[in-house]
Amino acid sequence: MKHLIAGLRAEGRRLTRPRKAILDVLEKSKYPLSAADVHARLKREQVAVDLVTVYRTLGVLKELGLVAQVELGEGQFRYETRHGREHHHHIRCRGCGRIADLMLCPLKKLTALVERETRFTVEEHSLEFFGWCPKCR
Amino acid sequence: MKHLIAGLRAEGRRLTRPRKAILDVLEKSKYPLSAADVHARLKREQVAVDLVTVYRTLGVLKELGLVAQVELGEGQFRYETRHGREHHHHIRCRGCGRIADLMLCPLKKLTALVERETRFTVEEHSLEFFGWCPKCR
DNA sequence: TCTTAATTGCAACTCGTTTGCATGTATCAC
DNA sequence: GTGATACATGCAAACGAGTTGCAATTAAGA
Repeated sequence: MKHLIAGLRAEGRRLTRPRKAILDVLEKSKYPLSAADVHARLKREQVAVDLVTVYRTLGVLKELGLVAQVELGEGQFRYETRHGREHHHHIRCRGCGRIADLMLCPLKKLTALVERETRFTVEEHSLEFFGWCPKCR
Repeated sequence: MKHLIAGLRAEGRRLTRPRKAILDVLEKSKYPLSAADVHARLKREQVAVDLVTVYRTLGVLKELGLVAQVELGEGQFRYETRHGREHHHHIRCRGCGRIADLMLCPLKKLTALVERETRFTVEEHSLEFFGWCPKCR
């Protein structure tokens, strides 16, 4: 939780019960969660936090670089902690929606190439896979 | 336009003025467009098509495999023609939102690895880059 | 040309996300 | 510890992207 406190303090922000609880939920999850997912899990744990607060908190955690925002073709955002996790990607089943982590990233070398080709400065990339899990195949 | 007709006919679908116009707009664009973008361009060209029809048509074209759906961290979908274009990826500027095509894909070999690792069958992937274009840097 | 089922437009709706505002509360200075 | 104050929160209301129901329209085959 030290990373949270440090990040918040550096920006003149406060460490609050909702923020701790939300980051905690994210750290416990094996896959990225939507705001609604986070909200539901908080409720299940008897932590009363408004959905709006979840959205706002995810926003600041993202700004602080503590969580990453992921898009998986669902028309919504998901979030996962960055802390203590390797940079990685995901695969999502088109049948059941199951999401699995991929602990690999083939893109380090590619980034330099992209920068040369486009003259953009690359700050981030997203790489997601879509297919069918063994059960849905 | 032959690919459109063929695709539609095969499914008992009809070739209509809105469908032609929408695919035409997409084929002329150098980067993927949102439904609202498509709608705005149709209006500019004096083609009266309801936004709902744009959404429905994009859905059909996507199902037929004639257009690809792209997510670029905006909380909306964009669409681009597949016809006559190589498989490719994008980079989007965090400053101005400018989108450029990347005519490369390093993932062919990776797909096999992902399939082995996850036991999913990979059907598609998305790879997008985010950064700063020369003007915004 | 006629028939019929696919397609469209319009209105209303859903869902994810954001905003305004009054209330609550961490945090800092004392 | 107490108080002041700026940051956070909850609630209600709004917003924007995308969807749905339904009656009117129209493409396409007979």
